[in-house]
Amino acid sequence: MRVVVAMSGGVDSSVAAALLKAQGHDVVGVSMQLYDQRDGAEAFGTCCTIDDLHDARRVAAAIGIPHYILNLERQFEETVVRNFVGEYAAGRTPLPCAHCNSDLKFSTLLDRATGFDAAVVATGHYARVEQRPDGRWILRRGADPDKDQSYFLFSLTQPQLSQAMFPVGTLRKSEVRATAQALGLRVADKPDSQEICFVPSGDYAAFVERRAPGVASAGPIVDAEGHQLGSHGGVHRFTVGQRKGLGISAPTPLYVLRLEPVSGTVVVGERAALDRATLTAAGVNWVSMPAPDTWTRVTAQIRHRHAAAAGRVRALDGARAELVFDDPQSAITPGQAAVFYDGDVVVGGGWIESNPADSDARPH
RNA sequence: UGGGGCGUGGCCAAGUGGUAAGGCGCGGGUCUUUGGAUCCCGUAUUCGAAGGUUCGAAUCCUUCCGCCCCAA
Repeated sequence: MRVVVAMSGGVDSSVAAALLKAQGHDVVGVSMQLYDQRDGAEAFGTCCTIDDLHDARRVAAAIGIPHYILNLERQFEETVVRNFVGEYAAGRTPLPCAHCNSDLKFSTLLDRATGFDAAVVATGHYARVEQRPDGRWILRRGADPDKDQSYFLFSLTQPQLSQAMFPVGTLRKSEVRATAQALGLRVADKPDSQEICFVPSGDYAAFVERRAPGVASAGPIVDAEGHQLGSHGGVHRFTVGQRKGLGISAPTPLYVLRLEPVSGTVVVGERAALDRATLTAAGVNWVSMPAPDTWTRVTAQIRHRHAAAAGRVRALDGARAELVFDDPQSAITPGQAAVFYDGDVVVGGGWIESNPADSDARPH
């Protein structure tokens, strides 16, 4: 079978390619050029920089597969970057990696893969995709609980899952590195990628301001009662649960409780005030089952690396869902994903909406 | 020199006789293919200065220095 492997230049996708090759597949390595390399030249440790593309090319040569670089700058800009900027401007906190997976890798890249006569696209994600006897494709957590990335893949549809492969999903990170070492791949000891790949400077706020000049408008920082405690330079610089960067002295640490983009207000309060038991999600993708009309027991994650917490979920009209945790969770953040699990199986997931009680329209 | 208030680490600030809270910021660490996210550790031998009282003072007394407000 011909398989296109999305090679980032990191150890995971490199090993994924090597494993597929060893299994006898007809493997084609592809790397995506996602943004102007002049800005990323000094980046270190992120994916998709010019150095990473070179690493991918060398790995491909080492394991004996062809390698192509696809320029997907425009598509990346129109999907991932546009969403990223728009979400911050709207007072939400984006999750670009999830959009990159469903809107680019298993969308545009998958389309291109068919152009290579490939049936599937493989990536280096720590997740597992399997087909049940009834024909339904399911997504499971990666075998390595510390590296599981199923959270970032919740939005893959049945057609997308049917054409996805995650070769390292059954391995632990240590095994992946050992494999890379054994194969003599130069990326065996390469650091894990982290942070937003397209903002190599780390200054995401400046990035957003460049793309959406209107967002950098000052506003007040207030407590839950509306008393002004300070001021800020734009709601896009904050996220729910944030403690650092407020610049306000108080008897106890203050955390961002919510953002009110219309009035440009940042509401802060004590940590305990971040606890909430309920949320609604939009754009819900039901993976392992049809949308449930009745309450269904699940565990749910509200952010990457969040310990899935028990609760119940049910579908609402318009691809929305309502989730109620058994115990309140801290800092449920609009824009992040709520992913529902049954054990290690992804039941579904959606994008966390603003709590109606927290809207700007609410009288103070 | 009429009256009143205040000077605690870079900043905000608690502490009114018992041997320097807390927050911000900063530094370091943890975590991490989202988040200038969270979390952890560190950050004043010293309280504007000098004397004095006391077993013991940032806290009481004296003087001095520097700010601020009100009234002239």
